[in-house]
Amino acid sequence: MITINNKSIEYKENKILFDYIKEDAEFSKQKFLISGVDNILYDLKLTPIKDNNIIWLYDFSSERGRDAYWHSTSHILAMAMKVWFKKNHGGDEKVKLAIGPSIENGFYYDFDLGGTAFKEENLSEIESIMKDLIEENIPFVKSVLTREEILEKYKKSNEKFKIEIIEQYKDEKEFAIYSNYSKKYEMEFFDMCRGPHIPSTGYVKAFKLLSLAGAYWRGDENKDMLARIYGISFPDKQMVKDYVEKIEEAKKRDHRVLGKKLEIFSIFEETGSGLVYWHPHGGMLRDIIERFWKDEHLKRGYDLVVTPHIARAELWKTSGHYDFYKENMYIFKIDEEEYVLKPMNCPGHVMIYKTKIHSYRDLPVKYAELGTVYRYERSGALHGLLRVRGFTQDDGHVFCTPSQLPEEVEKVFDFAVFMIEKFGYKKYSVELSMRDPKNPAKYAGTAEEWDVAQKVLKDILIKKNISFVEMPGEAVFYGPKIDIKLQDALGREWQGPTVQFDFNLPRRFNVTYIGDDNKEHFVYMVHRALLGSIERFIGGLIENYAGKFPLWLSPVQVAILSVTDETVDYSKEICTILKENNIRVTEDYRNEKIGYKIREAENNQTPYMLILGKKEKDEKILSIRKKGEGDIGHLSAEEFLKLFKDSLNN
RNA sequence: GCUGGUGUGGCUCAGUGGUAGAGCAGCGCUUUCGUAAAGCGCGGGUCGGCGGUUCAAAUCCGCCCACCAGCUCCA
Repeated sequence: MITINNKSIEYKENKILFDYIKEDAEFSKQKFLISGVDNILYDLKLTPIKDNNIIWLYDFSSERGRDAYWHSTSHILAMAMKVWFKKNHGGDEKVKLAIGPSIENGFYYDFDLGGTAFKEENLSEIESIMKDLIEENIPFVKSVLTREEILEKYKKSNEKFKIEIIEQYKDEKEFAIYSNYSKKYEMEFFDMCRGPHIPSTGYVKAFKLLSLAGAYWRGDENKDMLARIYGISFPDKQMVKDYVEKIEEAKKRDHRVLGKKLEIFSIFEETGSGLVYWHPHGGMLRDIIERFWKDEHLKRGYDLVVTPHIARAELWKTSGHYDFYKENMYIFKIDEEEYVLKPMNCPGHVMIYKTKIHSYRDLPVKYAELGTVYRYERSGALHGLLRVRGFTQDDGHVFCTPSQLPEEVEKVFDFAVFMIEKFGYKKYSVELSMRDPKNPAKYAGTAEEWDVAQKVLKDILIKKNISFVEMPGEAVFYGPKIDIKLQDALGREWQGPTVQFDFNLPRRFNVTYIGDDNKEHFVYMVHRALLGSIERFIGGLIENYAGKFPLWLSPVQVAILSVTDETVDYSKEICTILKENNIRVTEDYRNEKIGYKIREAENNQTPYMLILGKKEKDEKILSIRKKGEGDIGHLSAEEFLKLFKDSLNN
């Protein structure tokens, strides 16, 4: 007996997997792509079948099936590129293949185009070649070559990236390739690849090339810049349409679009890129968030501090930033003396801590500051509110004893999760950023110190049962950190909350406390930001809520709309009552039809509209309209206040 | 910073060598209106900036700036 997808089937010698699939009424209906035996994945036709085997078949609905599907489509793309170069540049030698993996959504392939002009508009020509290759239903044929054979093959075509990959696998003696032959284009294509692949190109029913972009070879900016083509494929045409539509919908939630429409912020070319101007609605949003933030910090034993925006370079030399962070700092001179526009708040907090002697009994000391910092970011990295050059960190530093450290880190982590959940973020991922052991010069502190610090952070994540990814080489120069990444509308991740350990500053600044042994000890220091930065956090909020903020965050909560001139006086009376109750109100008394005013308020995402006409004025009532729901009837002013307060708390 | 793309009135966009266009918004007049766009009229742009080619440039070329996608880098 063998088992296929949990179904027991009688084993017969010399019978191949396709036969088993064909003979099973259920399996034959499904479009299987690859198989797995003992957790190794195979091409369907190369699946080893032995008695007592447990075999799994994967179709597009499984992650493994999708990976193979997309990866195979990337081979078709690469083959099409070769065909295109043969047609347009008299040979395919100019295009060099790098790598072409599947990714979370689709696939890409990186090419070196040998200086040939290739533009986005050429993608449609590539697509039509791909269609031909798919129509031909060309099989993916696997063969195994020796090291010498494959090197010879690749040297002949001077595929330098493939040769580099082979040379990287020094101990590997055999390499697999997958070949496809097109009669129509008289093209033999092969690509070194572990596989597995789908049986033939015809399995790809629908695909789309999405974009052309640059990417460094091996992600290293000192290496060649390659052309990367992104694409997606599906077993159904409708799925491609749905996918493209989904992306279009997500783009409508872009905070740069909504930020303009909802009058939240501007960034001006003439005043400098990456520098944000907050309009009244954005200013209100910030104020709501910042007040909440301060209240929650005071509840948890933090003291609020404020530090200057500039400081003498001396401070940054002591902190180490002048050496380790210089390329990100704005440095300038006043009276021949160097000053730095602060890129971080920590040295300032250390200065405050150091103004007196601290007993172990006083620890932990926790300082918090909404500290605005400036960092030079490379122009290509800037992105609306999510990546700017001037931003306000919701910063805080915990000074504690070594024994308090685990508890304090845990408290900070819980606090961060409290905040992001309060603001409605559902999706986030956690990373443990560690040092790169190969590059010790990049970091302050010794390897031993790093190991200890990394362990403290890791233990807490394990204790809290948080799933996280270890990221070697991702740490900042002064210590390891736990990062929480938040997603934007298109699923791109941005670092938000962060908890960072620091053994660097206490030593550099000699930051100490007096222990119960009456001796001086270095304090342990934790940097943390719960939102990350106000700018990035609000950018994410706009996208997550698609501009439809919950009542408590809405810059404008109620729009008062008068039906005619006759009801303006009554409208003003109501407005006064609402404002006395700390409700954020706009008034619209223009000479416009009520439908027009409603439409505008709806488009501005105003949660409540009060329509005040003759009837309301005469009967001293309000006609209430809720955003997205429409007319919800009449209430007295008192009743509306109660309704409003109730919905604030939900 | 790198690769590719884009830049036209407040906003969204059309216009590829021959005297700058539309819709929305704004302003004026009419309309005083009941739950997602009333009608008519008017004003507004040295076409991102600088330089060049040309009898003539939004349009072609060069440099710069900004933005978009991706890479790199990070809150």
